[in-house]
This record gives sequence, structure tokens and C-alpha cells, in this order.
Amino acid sequence: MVKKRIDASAEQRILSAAKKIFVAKGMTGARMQDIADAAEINKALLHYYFRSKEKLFETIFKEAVQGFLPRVNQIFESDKTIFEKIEMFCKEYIDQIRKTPYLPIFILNEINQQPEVLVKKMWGNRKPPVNLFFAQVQREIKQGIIKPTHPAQLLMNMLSLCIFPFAARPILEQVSGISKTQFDALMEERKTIIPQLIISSIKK
Amino acid sequence: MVKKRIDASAEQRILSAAKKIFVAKGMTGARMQDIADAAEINKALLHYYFRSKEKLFETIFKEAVQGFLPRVNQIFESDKTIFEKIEMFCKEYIDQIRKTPYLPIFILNEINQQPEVLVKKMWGNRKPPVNLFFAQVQREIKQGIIKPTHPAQLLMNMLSLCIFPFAARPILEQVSGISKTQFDALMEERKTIIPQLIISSIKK
DNA sequence: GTCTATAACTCGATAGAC
DNA sequence: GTCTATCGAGTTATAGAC
Repeated sequence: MVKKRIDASAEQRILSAAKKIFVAKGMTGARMQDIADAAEINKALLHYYFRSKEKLFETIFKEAVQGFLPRVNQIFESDKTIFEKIEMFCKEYIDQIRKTPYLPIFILNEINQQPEVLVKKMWGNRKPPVNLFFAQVQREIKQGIIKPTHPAQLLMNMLSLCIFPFAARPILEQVSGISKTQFDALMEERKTIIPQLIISSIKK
Repeated sequence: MVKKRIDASAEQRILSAAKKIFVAKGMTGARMQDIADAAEINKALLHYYFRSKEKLFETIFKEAVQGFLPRVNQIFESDKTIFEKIEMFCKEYIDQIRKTPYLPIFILNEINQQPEVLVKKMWGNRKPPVNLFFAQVQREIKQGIIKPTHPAQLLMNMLSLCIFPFAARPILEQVSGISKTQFDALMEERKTIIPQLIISSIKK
């Protein structure tokens, strides 16, 4: 039961390599050999640590999704106005996606492949505190702070505007002829543009 | 060289089945056997009509993308104000995606898998008339009709708000606990909400 | 724990009869 | 054109030595 802990342990190297390969090629496109090569270990070790490709994938998928949420949850659970939360959310989210720009399309695609299975595995029993957000929106509507708006529309707008450009990046760059650096600059600008856009649409 | 043209020809049935399977499972996830079954023909016939899986995929992919664009192109090329074009685009686009809601995530994912190859195959030499749109935006900015805005930001906003909800549909439904019918109603509402949102952000 | 070798199986592709 | 049968490459997974 004793494992090497010199350098990164084999298990850790596998996890990191598997994440890289699965995110790049998807569940069906990734091969165990690719992962073994990236981890610089033997293929058989993958099965020693994680019984099967599917188990390994599940581990990676959970990890990927959960690494994506906690900071965002903090914002929703905090004690701020909707306006403040929207602004914090967009800035935080864009910065976070920038670090792992291929994660959104990976998650979206895999969930579309097997929605019931994966959605359950992602959150188990506790979902992100969207209900808190929805409740706050409805409260502030009643208080006359913001215009009547379906909270789901608000959420869709925030997520769409922050995430989609990364998922469509190759198309956008090609179609509109913008460079990598221009794209980065545009995304930086979006950290202020998006909150403005959304807030001005609901502010009374 | 004579082919059966009774009912749908084998070739047509293959194309339709292949589209269904490829869109649902992606290039790597789809199997030729699945496609043959869906088309109710033998696996060998797939190779008779389309030499290989890759060729068949390319055919489907091109068809899928090109079926997605012409109506949209018409709008951009038309002789309207930016405000009118934005409104027409969003309404038209949402209606179109509704008919094939799995197409966006399929296209986004496949392009992320092999960006250079597929982007070229999609448009060959002629890209969608995004440059026309960009030019018009810049013209109307100079004329003082709309606020200074990077045209690419405007395009990203339109595409994001229209497309993303479909790509993230399973997550959105699960996380925010909305039903299929509620989702449909929300998307119908978005046909007017999105243009309002975007136009009010650029109107002087 | 880590490796080599190989079993067991899937899948794209082809040969060849009709 | 359409089918059955089968090949051969590639992949997941396991057995067994060290």
C-alpha cells in the first residue's frame, strides 16, 4: 500500500496527464496509451490505479467540474447586491476560464453525450446555489430595485456572454480575422463590458 | 451507375442517418455500424458510397455547417440598419437552432478537435460576410448612430446569447430546475429580449 | 508498484458472391 | 447496388514476472 512520493507520485502524474488528454480529445477520442505516454508511465499502471478508462474519466470529469465551481459558489452565497454579484461573477469567471480555456467545450460536449449520467455524477445531491441567486433576484424585483426579469434569463445571459467566446474561439478568430492577442484583449475588455451590459438591462 | 430512386435512395438514407449519428455522438464516438443500422442498410454500403468514415464525416460536417449559414448571410448582406439586422439575426437564428438544437455543440466540439482542418473545409475560400457587418458597425459609429464599440464584441454578444443556451441546455435545466416546456418558453422570449439587450447597449 | 507480453474485443475496411 | 463473411489494425484490459 506504500506508494512512491518522490517527485509527483504516479497517481498524481496519471491524473494530471489524463486531464490533459481527456480535455483535449474527449472521452471517446482519448486513448489510454496517450495518457500513459503523457504521464511517462506504463499503460498497465493506469488500470492498476483506476480500474478502467471509464472510471478514470469519471474521476477527471468530477475534478474538472468541481474545480470550476467553488469560487463561483462563494460569490452567489455572499452578502452582496445583485449588481455586485453580477460584476464579481463575470470578472472571476472569465479569469478562471482563461486558465483552462478548453474546459468549457469539454464539459458541454461530454454532458451532451450522456446528460443524465454525468449531471448526477457532477453534483450528487448538492447543486450549485442557483436557487439562492434566483431568490435574491425575485426579492430585488419586489423591492423595485431591478426590472421584472426571469432569473433564468439573467443567468443564461451571464453564462452565455462569459463562456461562449472561449468555446467558439477558433471559429471567431478565423471568421472575423482577429489574432490571438486581439482575442485576449477582447476578453479582458469583456470583464467590464458584460456586467455593464447586463446591469443596465435590469437596473431601474 | 444506375441507383435505386424508389423511396429515399440508399445514398440519401445514409446521409440522413450519418448526420443523426455523427451529431449525437461526434466523429470519434460514432460507429459505422450505428450509421448502417440507422440507415437500415449494410455496413459495406457505407464504404461503397463514401470511401471511408472520414470522408463520410466531412460530407456531413460541410452539409451541417452550410445549412446553418445561408439565411444568416442574407441578413448581413441585406440593406438594413444595424438595429434591424441585429433583430432579424437573433429571431432567425434562434428559430433555426431550435430545429436542430444539437448542431451547435457538435460543430463547436468538432472544430475544437481539429481547428485548422475543419475551418478550412467549412468555408473554403469564401467566409461568411462578417466583414460587411464589421464595416457597417464602424460606419454607423462614425455617423454617431451607435456608441463606439468593437464590432467583434457585438458579434460575440449576439452569437453567445443566441447559441449558448442550447449548448448548455442539459446543465441549465438540471441546475436551475426548469422543465423542457419552460426552456422552450424562455427561448421564445429571448427572441425579443436579446435584441433589446444588445440594441440598448449600443444606441446613443 | 511497475513492467512486458498478450489475451479479448471493437471497429473500419475489403473481398467476393449474387 | 447490395449483401455476407472476414481480415487486420488498434484498443482496453489482464496475467504474471520482477
